[in-house]
Amino acid sequence: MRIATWNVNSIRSRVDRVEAWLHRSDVDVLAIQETKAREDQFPYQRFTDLGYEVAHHGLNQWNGVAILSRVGLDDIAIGFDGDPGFGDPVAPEARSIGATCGGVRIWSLYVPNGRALGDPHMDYKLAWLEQLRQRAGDWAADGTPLALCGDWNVAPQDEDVWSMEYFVDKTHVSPPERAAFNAFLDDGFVDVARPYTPGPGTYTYWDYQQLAFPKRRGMRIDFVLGSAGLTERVSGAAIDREERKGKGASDHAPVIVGLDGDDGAAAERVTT
DNA sequence: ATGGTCGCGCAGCGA
Repeated sequence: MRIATWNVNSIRSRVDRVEAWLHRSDVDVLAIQETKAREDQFPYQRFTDLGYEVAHHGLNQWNGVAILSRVGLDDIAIGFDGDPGFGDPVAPEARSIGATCGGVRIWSLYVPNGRALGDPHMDYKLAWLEQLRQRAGDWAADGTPLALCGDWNVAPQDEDVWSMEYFVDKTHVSPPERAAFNAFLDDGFVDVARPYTPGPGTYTYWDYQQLAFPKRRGMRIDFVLGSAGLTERVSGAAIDREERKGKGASDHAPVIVGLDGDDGAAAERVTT
């Protein structure tokens, strides 16, 4: 079994690339973030035609999360939007969806962007992460393998950004954000891709601006955090940096995790 | 190539 997470930055503008990527990557479950689509705008048919079941949670043209699965898609749950304490400071946003796929509990998560240190959105981000952590403990309690997949908008280690000097007084690396992320690790969740994709320089996101990708100015902010029951089954992982290349790429690369002997290796890609 | 972002939706904001 092979799972993956990918912030696609609009499913409508990325559907051809996602479809082609699924074709060559042999992924059983894909957690998608930033679909930027309402329910009526999501291209369900394109993925059902490929043999995937689809669960999508989208409220507007921002954010939005989905899970594609060809190994079953059950017990779909929407996270947070309507819960006390989770009101976005500006507007309700679709940031989490969960489902059980092939016996693994998958969550697709789009952690709020704090925008700036001291901004109310940063308080919201930290509160959101803490609430997620509390729930994740509940979800993992029965021993079902749990994968928290998504764009965490946190670079937990110095090597996860291209320059710590650049990130002085910026978001994603601040102590409170790192503490919020590390609290998951303290609870026993494991960043399962990292041992197979050691840094430095193994990023998952590169800004569209300033030629960040060719200059290798990236960040590692997309993670699969596994419960103990998932982590013991992980047998490989990869970041498909090739997918960031070329016209029409998302600003994020997919992160692939293989289970039960699958090496998770990104598919060979014919480049031109 | 002596510059240099996308995507939303159609102005300007968010990432």
